[in-house]
Amino acid sequence: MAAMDLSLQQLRGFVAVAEELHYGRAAQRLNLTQPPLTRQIQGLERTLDVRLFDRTGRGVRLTAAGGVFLEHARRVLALLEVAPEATRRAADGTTGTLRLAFTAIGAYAVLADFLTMVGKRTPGVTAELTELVSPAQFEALANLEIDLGLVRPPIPAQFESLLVHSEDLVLAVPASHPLALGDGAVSLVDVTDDYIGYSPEGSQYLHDICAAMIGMDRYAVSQLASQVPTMLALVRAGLGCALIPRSIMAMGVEGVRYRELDAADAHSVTLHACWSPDNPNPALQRLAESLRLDPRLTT
Amino acid sequence: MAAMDLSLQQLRGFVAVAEELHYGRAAQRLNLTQPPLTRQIQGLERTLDVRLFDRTGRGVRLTAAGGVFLEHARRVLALLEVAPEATRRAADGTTGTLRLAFTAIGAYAVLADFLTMVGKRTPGVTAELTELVSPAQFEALANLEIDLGLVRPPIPAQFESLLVHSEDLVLAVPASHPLALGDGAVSLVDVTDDYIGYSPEGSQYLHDICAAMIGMDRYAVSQLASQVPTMLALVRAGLGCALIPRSIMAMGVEGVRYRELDAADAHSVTLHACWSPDNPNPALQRLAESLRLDPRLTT
DNA sequence: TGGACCGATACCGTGCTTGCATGGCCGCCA
DNA sequence: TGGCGGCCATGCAAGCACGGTATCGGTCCA
Repeated sequence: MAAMDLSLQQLRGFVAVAEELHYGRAAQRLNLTQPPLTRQIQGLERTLDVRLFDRTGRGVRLTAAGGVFLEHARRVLALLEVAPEATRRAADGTTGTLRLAFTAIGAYAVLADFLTMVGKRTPGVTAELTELVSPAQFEALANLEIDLGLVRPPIPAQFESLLVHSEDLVLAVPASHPLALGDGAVSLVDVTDDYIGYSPEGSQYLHDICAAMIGMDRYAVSQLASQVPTMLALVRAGLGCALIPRSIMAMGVEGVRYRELDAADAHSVTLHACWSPDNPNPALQRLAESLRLDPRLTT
Repeated sequence: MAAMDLSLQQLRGFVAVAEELHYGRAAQRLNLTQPPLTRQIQGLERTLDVRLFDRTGRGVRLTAAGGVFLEHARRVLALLEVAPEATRRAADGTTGTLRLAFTAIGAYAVLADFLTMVGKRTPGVTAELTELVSPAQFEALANLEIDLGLVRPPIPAQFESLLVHSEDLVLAVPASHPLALGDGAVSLVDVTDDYIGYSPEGSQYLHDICAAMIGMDRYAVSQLASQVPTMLALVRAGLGCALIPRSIMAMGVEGVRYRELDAADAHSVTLHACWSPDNPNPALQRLAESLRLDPRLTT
């Protein structure tokens, strides 16, 4: 009994006939002759086992079922209509999704501004955010699990990258600490207490820099943390001082004071946007292209 | 160059390959061999001018555009999937729309109950309501502009109908009227005032009945209205009495009292559901079939 | 480096769909 | 009321698109 299924030709034919209520005109509209149209509708009616038109000798009239099927057919054709354009836009990166990772510390400094910049350069692209430490980001970038990372150096040579932010470190001290009072720059040699250190796994870059600044002997003795809020909580509890990226100062924490470091001790830390040139995501390619042409991050 | 457009075969092929990420398995799933699938995808890519898969030698991988197109293809196929069933349901009246008309007066008495009854007999069918006087309903029924009417007699022979409601008339009098006080039955001969009459156009049936009950001489002299609320407002204003279907008593109006009529004067008025047997609306046919089998309106 | 796997291509056969011509039915009009 | 025109349905032959078989070419793995 012909369990044949619907074809788009049938749908288009049906919609044309339903709108014209006249096989001849509908056929003309479809650049067709009338007999094929008749057979298309017949096939449709046989497949659906439903009469779609009342043949009244004088033209045709939609049945109630025909009206329902008309709505469905129109929706199918409308969806089919927009699919190619949507696909092309996804292919050239006009629309799409950017899977973006950031370090816990990086988020505080630049994530919001970076997202704004991405939104301006590639409108229509949405971002999916994940927090990952830098080494995990490099692995995820290589596996195409993310498209873009906000990472600390060093950056493996296989990736393309752009300096996003550079800032120096400041000293966070407990409010009860002698150094909490002054407001000029302090030298690291004035700090006699322990330090709250960065975890060498979670924040290798900051760990290494701080270790170099202070010396491993004193740096290693205290708590290790990688989340900045955790570190500030430990500072506040009086367990020691900490070296913190300047941007974190925006985060006021009761019981914690910040001091500038002497120019001799200051050391800047950087954050980089980083991506794989091999990544096939068109949205990323479009953003990368834009960044190559104009690497400025403002505006 | 082939500005060829999409085919459902291509869509199904694409979805299968996108889900299996393997031409051979996808072909197997579609009861096909692999070469046609290759050509379908190639045709798709040519039509869209977009690469949908990355061929990596070892299997294939969806591109970002391919992922977008996959969603569209799935939606199209899903819509197409449900269309036949929805159409069949519309054809047998399981779903559909019933265009229902009612008289202004009929609405107060029985419309809600009637709709409840329709909802029980033909669940899935929705009602579209219009208010029309009975003659207009007959015309609309004949023109297939409505499917079902709630009308007053007489009903033209071409229609099928069912008694929906029968009730007698009661007398509405102004609160200031002498008759407003007692609570037994009154006789029409006790009414010495004018009557608020029904419009012979808007409410021909009630007009005729009342005219017969009272006599044209006294009935014709007063205000004519067809909307019951209007009539009650006129009664309340002391312009006269009115004969009102009993069900309207449920509508309490300040300043209006109701009195029973003597059995000798009581006259019942009826309301009928009415439809055209030729109406092709399957929802109506299903309801009519149900009413023929069991004309009781309760439950 | 040879074998296995996988997608692409070449070629051929078949079956669907189209167009042309015509039939059948209904409504209109003289 | 009979002829005519409009409209949908049908018969038939031709074209073409799609599927299957066989084979190629490239990649990965042992």
